[in-house]
Amino acid sequence: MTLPPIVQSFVLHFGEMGGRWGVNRTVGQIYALLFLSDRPLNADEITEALGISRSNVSMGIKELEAWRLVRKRHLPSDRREYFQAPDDIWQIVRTVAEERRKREIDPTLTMLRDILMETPTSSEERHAQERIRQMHELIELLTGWADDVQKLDNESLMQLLALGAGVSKLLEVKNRITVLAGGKRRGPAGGDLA
Amino acid sequence: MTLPPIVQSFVLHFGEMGGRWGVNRTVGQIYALLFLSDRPLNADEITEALGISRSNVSMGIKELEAWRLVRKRHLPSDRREYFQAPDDIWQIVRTVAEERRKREIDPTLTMLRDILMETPTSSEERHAQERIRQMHELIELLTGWADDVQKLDNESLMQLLALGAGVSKLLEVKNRITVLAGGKRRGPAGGDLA
DNA sequence: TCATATTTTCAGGAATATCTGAAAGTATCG
DNA sequence: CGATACTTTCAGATATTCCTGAAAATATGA
Repeated sequence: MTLPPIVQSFVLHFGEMGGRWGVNRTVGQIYALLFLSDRPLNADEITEALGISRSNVSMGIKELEAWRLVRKRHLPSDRREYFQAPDDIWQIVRTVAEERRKREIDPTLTMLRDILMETPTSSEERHAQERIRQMHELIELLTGWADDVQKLDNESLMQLLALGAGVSKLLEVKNRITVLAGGKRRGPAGGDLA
Repeated sequence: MTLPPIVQSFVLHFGEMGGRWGVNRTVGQIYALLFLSDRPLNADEITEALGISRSNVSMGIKELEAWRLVRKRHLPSDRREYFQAPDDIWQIVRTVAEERRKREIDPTLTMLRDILMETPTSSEERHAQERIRQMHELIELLTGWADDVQKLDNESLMQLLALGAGVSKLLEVKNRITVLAGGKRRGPAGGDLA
């Protein structure tokens, strides 16, 4: 692997971290390399840059495509395929969130719902089901919120982030207004404002 | 493993999912079991319930303690240690977020900052550094926000979640008020309200 | 303190995951 | 069509992670 030091540190770190996420070292490295590159790379360039086998690159790219984190490109008068990582870093966050949701959250919700259909036959099971109900409720709330926020444009999202804990203050204000107006609380999310 | 069906499905699923998170199957199963249990369990009970070795339980518990996801308990006139998962499900979310941050985000931020100190020696490196700068900025923004939100009490948090995309509307209202008042924008997070 | 109960550690075996080279599969050009 | 350039697949080799039993360490009660 012969890369500029800046690129190398980043690539190696992402390789390590890849393991913590649902991908292996190679996949992390390939993504990191494409993310930093100022032009699309072909498979042989990746092979050489990372010092891994051609077939490993092929499999890694395949996985990254499944995650929608790389796109295929074609350069004129070159029959090889080139790969690049999407530019918009906000979009990347959205994509990763969507994919993780699909792979981790949705199957879990399904399992939880299935269990909630069962009839408990002991106090032990009754308690277990109650805990599962709590967890189900929490996850639904979190993912529902994430779905909503995900639809925000970059600017609104950034504003929300900049707000930080200030949200709390904003909520107080909202409560005051809502109460004064005799508005119904807990209606469809935020629908009673503006 | 002989468990009530409700508990068994949940435990097995968490075992699988454990792999996707940074823990192994056993750790996921132990946590799931404790989460559902209506009383603290000792190591032998866990051993038997999950059909794994005593030493494996010991290691699993150790890891869960490092995650601050289980607490040791002592029952009167029993010298064995008992374990239980914290009750408050909101607190669990906060704990997991904190730990993941410590393990994954902070080291990454350090690495990114180190790279940003380097002086690029080619246009390729210059571009790479610019991408890294973008990523650094984004992560700082996201984690800063997460820090703030994490400090909210359960009720405020729940309200924020219920708001969903309504945040967008709320932000519009805030903008209108702020602009009308000739207020400074982008001050310390949300500080110019209420 | 000793005897016993309980927990932790850890070397090595078992199970998984990852990576590679060779072969098969596809697309493109003449 | 071939012939060639390129890509994907996959069986087996390699590397990594996980789990266990035995032994060491620690705690408790007499």
